[in-house]
Amino acid sequence: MTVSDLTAPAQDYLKMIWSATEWSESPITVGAMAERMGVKPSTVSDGIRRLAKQGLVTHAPYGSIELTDAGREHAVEMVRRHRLLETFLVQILGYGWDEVHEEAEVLEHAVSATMIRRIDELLEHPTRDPHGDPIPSPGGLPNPPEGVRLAAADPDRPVTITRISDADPDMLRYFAELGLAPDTQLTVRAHRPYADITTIHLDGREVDIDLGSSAAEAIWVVGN
Amino acid sequence: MTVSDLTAPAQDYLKMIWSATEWSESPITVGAMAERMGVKPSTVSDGIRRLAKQGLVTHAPYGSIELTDAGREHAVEMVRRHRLLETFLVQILGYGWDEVHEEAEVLEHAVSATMIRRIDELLEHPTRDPHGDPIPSPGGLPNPPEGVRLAAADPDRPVTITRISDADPDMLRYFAELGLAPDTQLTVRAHRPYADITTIHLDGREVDIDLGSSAAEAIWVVGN
DNA sequence: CCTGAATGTTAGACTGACCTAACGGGAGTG
DNA sequence: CACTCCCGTTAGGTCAGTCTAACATTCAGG
Repeated sequence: MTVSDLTAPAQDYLKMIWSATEWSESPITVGAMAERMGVKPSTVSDGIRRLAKQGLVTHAPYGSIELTDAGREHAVEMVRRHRLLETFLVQILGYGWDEVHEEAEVLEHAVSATMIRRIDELLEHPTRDPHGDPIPSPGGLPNPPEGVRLAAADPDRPVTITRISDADPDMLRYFAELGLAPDTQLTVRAHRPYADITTIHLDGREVDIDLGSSAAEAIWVVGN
Repeated sequence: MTVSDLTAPAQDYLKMIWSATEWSESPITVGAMAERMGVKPSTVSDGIRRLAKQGLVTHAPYGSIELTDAGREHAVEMVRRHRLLETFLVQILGYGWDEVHEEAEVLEHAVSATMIRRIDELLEHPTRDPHGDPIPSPGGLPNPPEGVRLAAADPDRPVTITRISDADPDMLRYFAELGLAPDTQLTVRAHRPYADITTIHLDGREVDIDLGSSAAEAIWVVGN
């Protein structure tokens, strides 16, 4: 069975379950999946049951949701497609890095394996997408993540942005406006714990920027 | 309502109904649609009924199928998408002109209006797809067809291929092998009426080629 | 003009995806 | 320790798309 035999929602479920464990350990909940896909929890519950029947996830009622090996394989294939497509849209079609997510979300269900191969060749086998996320090799595993969340970065040490979570398109547009993008260099001024605010300074800029915790959690940095 | 509000099969039905009248007058039959989409006639009958309910086609039981103005608009939009995508796949991703049809068939349902616009710009507003078919302008009508079918071309007069129907992928591959493509120059040697064979000579080739009627109907030529 | 083959339609069933509404389980609080 | 509230699940409904099987229509040949 190849990934193209699955329905688009099924592919989305697998990808989301896998993605939940890419940057943190906590497994995803039915509610969170419903929220992200814009459907009701009952719909997701239904879908998970179907996936379990196909042997792609294991799930006991009210229990945690885990991918089987087969499920993980399909999930990684979808992630590969998504990230290659994002890279393609930016490099070939001139999209902004903050506007490719939704387009890739649809295209990933439509492109053939042949087209993915040709895109990979045209782009000369890229390893990171426009947000800095690693692109899994065909049939393989993604490169391990690198860096720490901005919210956990040491103050006063120059760092470079390595990835920005593409989960929230509005946040991406906001970051793009501020000039925060992969490869941007900055220094954390300070963390204010109870206000949940991280103050950063962009190299060559006048003013400092205050980021809330959702923003500071979405940006990964690595020391220069 | 935009074309993206329709289901993929609905978009396909509209496109096929429209396409049937592009190169000949005879309207399409339910059976032919079923055949081309690889489904049973009852499925198409059902689908047509749904389209009629949405005001996109007019259809009395056992009667002919006609597009309404709204239906035609959607159909032309799908044809534009299809042909732009085919051109894109050949020019940017290096597909052969004989292998783009199926890929475009799927992609046309997935790409956004934005992506179509960007592709159109990247290709500098092409007017013909790789098979020589006219690409309708946005919201507009396709350029009128040009040329005659090979089966109806005068013998002994040098002509150039202007379009090749993309309806049958196997036939396209066969043409590609023979060296028959848009812009190929040739001369019709003779038509043999009762054998339904057209003999042609490709400029600069040793041997003549015999084509059956389905092939000679699928190729359009124009005098040099 | 009748009739039968070819073609199209309807009926009834299934699946996946969605919904709303009702119900069940589990975790923290009084 | 029980209760309550949140979350997830189940039940039951709708819709599009598909099928098979049965039925209807049309038209061309006899």
